[in-house]
Amino acid sequence: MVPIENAASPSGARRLSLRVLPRTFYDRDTEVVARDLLGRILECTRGGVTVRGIISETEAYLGEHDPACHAAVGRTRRTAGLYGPPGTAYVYFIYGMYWCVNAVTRAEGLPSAVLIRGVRPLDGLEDMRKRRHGRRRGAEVADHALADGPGKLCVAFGIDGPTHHGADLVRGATLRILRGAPAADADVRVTARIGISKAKEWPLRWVLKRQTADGGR
DNA sequence: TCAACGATTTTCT
DNA sequence: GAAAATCGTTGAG
Repeated sequence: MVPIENAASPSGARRLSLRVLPRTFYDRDTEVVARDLLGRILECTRGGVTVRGIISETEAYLGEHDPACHAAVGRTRRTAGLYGPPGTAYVYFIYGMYWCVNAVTRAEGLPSAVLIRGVRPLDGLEDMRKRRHGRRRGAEVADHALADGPGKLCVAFGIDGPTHHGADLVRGATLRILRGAPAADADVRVTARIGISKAKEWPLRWVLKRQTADGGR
């Protein structure tokens, strides 16, 4: 596919590939996939509208031995998706009002995934604003904050369980992850995961450092 | 059947 | 910084 200019970094002549990431990308250790997902492009097409964003924050959930992973309770109706093939979407409902989207990793039968916690809006900003605005009473949402949280990004991208749970990120038509431009090590920060009560200290969160005019740190 | 809680976000004090 | 909004999943009774 033809590369496009990165609209989110006008200064850099960085090119982003729109080729879809292959299944083998996801069939690796979850930490590796979580790190490698930074800089890639999340794309969602719904109702003839396509929105895209650069993945800027991820977390790894390792499997049944990870106390913070949903699969810690074993295989249930809810967690069955985590045991699915690599490169599928695991979408769950949280706090009675938000959806969160994960990319399932490792071989089928191994319940692990990467939570996509944030993206930098790239295409379809107007549609993201529309979707997000419908949920708020107050002021306008700044562009950089349109999808900088797991719940927010699902609202902005129109992602929900009934539509996207189990979706194929590789061969599907609605939710995909494109190659983009992988992040350099100097642009990546590793921290503990957010908002969990178990295994709090495990360093399994990867964040893209804030972008400045000179593309710097 | 029931109560507690959660991989969150927003608003109010 | 605290609390509300809001409901499916889980585990105990």
